[in-house]
Amino acid sequence: MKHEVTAADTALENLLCFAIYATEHSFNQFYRTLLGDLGLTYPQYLVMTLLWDRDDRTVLELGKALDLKSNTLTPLLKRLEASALLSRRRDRIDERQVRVRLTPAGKALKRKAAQVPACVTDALDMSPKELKSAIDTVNKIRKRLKDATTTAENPAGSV
Amino acid sequence: MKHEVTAADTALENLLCFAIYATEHSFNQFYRTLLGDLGLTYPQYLVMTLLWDRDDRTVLELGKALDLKSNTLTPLLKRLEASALLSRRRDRIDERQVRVRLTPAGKALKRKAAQVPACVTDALDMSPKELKSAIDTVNKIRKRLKDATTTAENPAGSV
DNA sequence: TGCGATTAAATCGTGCACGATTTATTTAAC
DNA sequence: GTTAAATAAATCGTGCACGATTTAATCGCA
Repeated sequence: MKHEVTAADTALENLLCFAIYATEHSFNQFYRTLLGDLGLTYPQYLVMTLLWDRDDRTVLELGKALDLKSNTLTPLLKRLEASALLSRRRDRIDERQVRVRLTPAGKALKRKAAQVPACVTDALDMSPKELKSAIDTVNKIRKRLKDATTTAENPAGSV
Repeated sequence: MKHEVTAADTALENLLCFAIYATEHSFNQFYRTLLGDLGLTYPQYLVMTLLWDRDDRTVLELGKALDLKSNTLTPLLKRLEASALLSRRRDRIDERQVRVRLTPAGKALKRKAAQVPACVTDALDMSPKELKSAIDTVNKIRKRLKDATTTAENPAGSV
């Protein structure tokens, strides 16, 4: 057998954090080949996915959906702008906000990317039920970590 | 309620990849506070965990356990060396290899880090059975992604 | 014994993440 | 209407990840 992906080392094999950490890298690797053809990185693909679903969003809106802030998003969006997939323009009414919109090329890329999700589900080889269950499990972990992180930083609770 | 951590956006909520991606960030955030006291980042903590379990490893061995290569590990190990937690020295017999060993300070840090796993399981609030099941689920996903990635890159299979 | 192939780290360049700070704009209170 | 507080992006510095390449040591084999 080639891939001893589980039980890599006894010191780590019981750590959920390591399983998530390493699986995130695996997803990244898996997407790298797929998305390379489209000229996208994985985080860029997530941004494009949001815009394909609903165009014309502010940086803040994208950040809410991705759990990222402008310090990460601004450079990433500038790269997508440099690739001519989207435009960034200050909102007419509220010039604090920058509105992000797909260009025709950005919209057109949706068709080329349409096959991507199927490649992933093929690779995962899980039933829709299994998939949903896995997503629920991981999201539950995420929620608990976020709650614990904020309470640890602010023991008084919501203020 | 404060944390709408699931269902952040309809375009992403069905993506397992996003759940993993976002949860990895949550773990990182959770560990940031905990490990900040120890002067460690999260990947550094993983390296230290390996060495606490078994000292004196080569860069390649650490890389196998973490699924990382020297391009990532060398700078990280240099920073740990700069923190005086470990030493890096060429192997006497095979000078291609660099052996990584804990310093007394590195070994001593194990005691201070002993409380970390309990903080995590507290936050997760899962039974040992649930935890194991979650780890198995995530590792299964990891294995399938890795297999799919290598076969995609090398359709002929093992050569 | 010599020399090409292999192996182990290191180096280089790019792109995230993220804490902290800065800049610019809007709002809200007076 | 002025100005202090709040808000949205951008900027800055540090530390991963990782493909690609380079450097150096060892191995294999005629």
